[in-house]
This record gives sequence, C-alpha cells and structure tokens, in this order.
Amino acid sequence: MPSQLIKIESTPDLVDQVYRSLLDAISDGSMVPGARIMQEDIAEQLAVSRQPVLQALRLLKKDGFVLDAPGRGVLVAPLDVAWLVQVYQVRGALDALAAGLAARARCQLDPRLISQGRAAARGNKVKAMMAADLQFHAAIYAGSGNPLIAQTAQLHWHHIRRAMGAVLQVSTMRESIWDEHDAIAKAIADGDEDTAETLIREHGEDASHNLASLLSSALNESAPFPSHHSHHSLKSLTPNP
Amino acid sequence: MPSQLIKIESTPDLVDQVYRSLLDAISDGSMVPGARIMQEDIAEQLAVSRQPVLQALRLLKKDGFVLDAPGRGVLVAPLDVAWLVQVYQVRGALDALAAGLAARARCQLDPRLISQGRAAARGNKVKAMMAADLQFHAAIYAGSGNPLIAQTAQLHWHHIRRAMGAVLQVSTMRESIWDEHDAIAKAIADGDEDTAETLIREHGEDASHNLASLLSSALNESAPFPSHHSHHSLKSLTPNP
DNA sequence: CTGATGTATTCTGTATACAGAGTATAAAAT
DNA sequence: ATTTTATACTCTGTATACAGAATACATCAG
Repeated sequence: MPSQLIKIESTPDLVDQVYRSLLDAISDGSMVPGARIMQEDIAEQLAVSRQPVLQALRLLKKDGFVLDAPGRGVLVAPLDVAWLVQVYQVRGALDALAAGLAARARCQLDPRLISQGRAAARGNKVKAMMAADLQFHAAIYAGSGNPLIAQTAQLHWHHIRRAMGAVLQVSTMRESIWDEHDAIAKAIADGDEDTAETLIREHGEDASHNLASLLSSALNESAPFPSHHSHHSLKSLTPNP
Repeated sequence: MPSQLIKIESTPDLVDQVYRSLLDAISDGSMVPGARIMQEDIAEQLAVSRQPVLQALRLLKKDGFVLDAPGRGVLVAPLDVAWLVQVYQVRGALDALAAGLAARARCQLDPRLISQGRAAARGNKVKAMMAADLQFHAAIYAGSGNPLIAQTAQLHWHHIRRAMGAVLQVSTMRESIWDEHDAIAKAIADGDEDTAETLIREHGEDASHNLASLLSSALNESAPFPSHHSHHSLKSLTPNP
C-alpha cells in the first residue's frame, strides 16, 4: 500500500449545517433572546427548504436553545440567571470528574495552552479569550479519556458563551484565571486528583458567581425592553467553496 | 369562576411519540443491538409517514442510541462495555452533585421510596426493581433543585436499563442497594453533604463494576453471533384512545 | 368608543414526491 | 472458476404540497 489516500470528508448534512448555523447565531447573540423564529425566514436565508430547518430546530429545542411557544412556533430561549447557574453546576461536576480522571492518568497538558491563553487575556478580544478558555478545558476533557464528558459539556459552553456575549464585559475574563488554570494543570500532571478536583471546582464556582451577577444586573437594566429586533442575519451555509 | 376546567393536554407530537416508542423498544431490548433500522419499516409499523421517523431517529442519534451506518442508514447502537463505563462515570458525577445539593437543602426523601424499593427487591420482577431504583434517584435529582440534572441523567438511565436487560440477571439488583439508599437518604436529610456525596459515589461505582463485568462476559459469550433478528415489534402509537 | 364575534392570514406539522448515493446481483471476460 | 464490470434495486435526504390550528385584524353590535 504505497499510496496513502485521504479519507473523504463525510457528507455535510443540511440539517447539521443549519443546526450549526443557528447554534452559532444564537450563541454569539446575533439572534436575540426571546426573538421569534420562523422556519420560512431561516430557510430562505440559508437557501434550503423548510425541512432541514424544522429538524435543526427540534435538535436545538432538545438542547434548550430554543423554546416552544405553543401556537407561535419557537423562540430563542430567553437568558435566565437561574438557568445559567444550573448549567454552571452541571458543567462544574463534569469538569471535576474530567480533572480527576485526567489526574489519575497523569495527563500532561500542552503548556502552550496556558501561554497562549495568557497572551489572549492581555489582548482585548473577548472572542479569543473565550476560545482559549474553552481550549484549555477541552484539553482536560480529552485527557479524561471519556468522550461523553466532552460531548455533554460542549453544549454547556454554548450556553455560557451566550450569557457572556450578553454581558459583553471583558472583566468576565480576568487574567487571573490563567493562574488558576496553571495550578490545575500542575495538579493533573502530578496525579493529585483531590487537588485538581478542588481547584477546578472553585474555579468554576467563581466563574459562575461572576457571570451570574453580571448577567442579572444586565437583565434588570434592559428588562423593560423586550427588544424585538427580528432582523438577525445568518452566515451563509457554504462559507468555504 | 365556579366551573374549574381541566387544562387540555398538549398536542401529542408524532415525532415525540415515535421517539418514545423507539427509545422504549431499544431500552427494553426488543430492538436488538446492531440491528439495522429502516425508516419505512418503522413508519409502517407505527402507521405514520417516514417524516416523523426520520426526525425521531436524528434525536436518538444525538443521544447515542442509534449509530450512523454510512450508506446503510442507521443501526441500533451495539452494547459496548467501555461506553457503559463512561455513562456510569458521568451519571455518578451527576448523582454526587444532586446528592450534595439535596443535602444542602436538607431534603426529606419520602420514606416510602425505600420501603417500596425493598419490597420490589424481595420480588423477582427486574422491571419493578429498576423502576424503584430509578424513582429513588429521580427523587434526589428533584431534591437538588436543578432540573437540568434530571434531564441529563434520564438519558443515562435508558442506556443502563438497556445493558441490564441484555444481562438479564437479577443479581444486578441485589437487595443490599436499599441499605445504601437508606444511608444516602439519611445523610441528605441530615444535611451532611460530604457523606451523601461519598456514599452515592461508592454506590454508583459498585453498580458500574457489577454491571460492566456481567455485560462483558455476556458479550463474550454471544460475540460470534451478530444476532440479526430484524423482527422487532413496536408498541402501537395510540395505546389510550 | 368599547367589546365581541367572524373571517382571513400565517405558520406549523405531516404526508407525498423526487433525486441521488450505495449496495447487491448478475453477466461477461480472462 | 475467479474477477471485474454493468445494471437494477433499495434506501436515505431534500423539496414540495396539503391540511389543521392559532392569531390578528376587521366588522358589527351595544
């Protein structure tokens, strides 16, 4: 077998593409919480029929990103502090589990994750900061050897990303989190399960409190205005031709 | 307002009904692991069009109950010990979280859950035993005050139920688990977070080891036979007219 | 002017129709 | 007889068509 062929990329299912497009739009806030979603609009913007949109919406409903509005279709799930706290609780449990397993495996996290994270934290790009943060945690999930953790936590990150976007305050991503990350990585590398779990649990709780209080004040400020811009715009379905 | 009207039950969505029907059939083993699923068959058995079936299958795929078989549609996910262990790990983390939160709330679990559970354990009906077990844990989820936990863990129970059915050995459900349940309930009622978490974690690990070893021997015995009965039968879609 | 009722519009969910991808079978050539 | 190729069939995913439910608007009565 001299010629190594590249595996052909799996069929890009229309439903999946619509799902991702909508999930992105909802996560980054371009689809406003509480906004009504009309299948035909989405279908037209994405140049597909209503069928894939319908299925994608059902998937998103299962994930809690859209809500049933009986008789009125679905709407983008409103931001809710209680819900956010619940998400953080579950994600915290998953993080602790992953950190413990990774520590047991004495997993060596790539140090660049942290240096790059520090670099991003010194910049002002919230998006880059969040990406670095997610990358670090995803590395722990991967190091746990349990793919189900990553799969489950991935969804939580989208919920959190959404809340962060709504708060749009850089302070959420203070640089000190990378000292915490550093300590967590060390505990994992040392195989110190208990320390790793404790550290990452505190890390998560801090983040939860920070974001929850910011969000709750942000929501109180803008509460009287349901903000009914229905004019979201979706990224094209085929960005790389 | 002298006449109190009963709220009308929400529309029983066809997709939901198909989803539940398939999930039941897969969970209780009447749809054999590895069996190929053909949309038209299901649609015919349930007397609906292929459309709701297609959507239900996509939901099940997301949950890991069916797998993509590229070019051949989907198949019932084969039972896999590694996967089962992963499920137990995540469920264990959720259980510990729920138990801790419930303890913090000093939640009083209904004692009948345990007495009824003991009664079921003395019988020989595996189904009743599993139901009682689930009820107990569900009560802890409810007591946690975080509905997301229950929602997430519910799926895991179906995976576990499937593995138990395949093992179909009563010893999985030894009566001693109700002593453990009793201790957990007491710790929660006393507000002793740490004890509750520790107990429920050990409880879950025991269950995991038990079931995993039983399943792995069961799979090794029947490994040479891929068992291609394609003749599952689904419960009717409208049992209560 | 306010309230209620009837009508029209809008949007969803389901069914049917269509096209493309893949597999299996059968036939032909070596 | 074995391997290769061509053909037919099967099954999925997407689009279109249809029917039902709910809302919003307009008209009419008080």
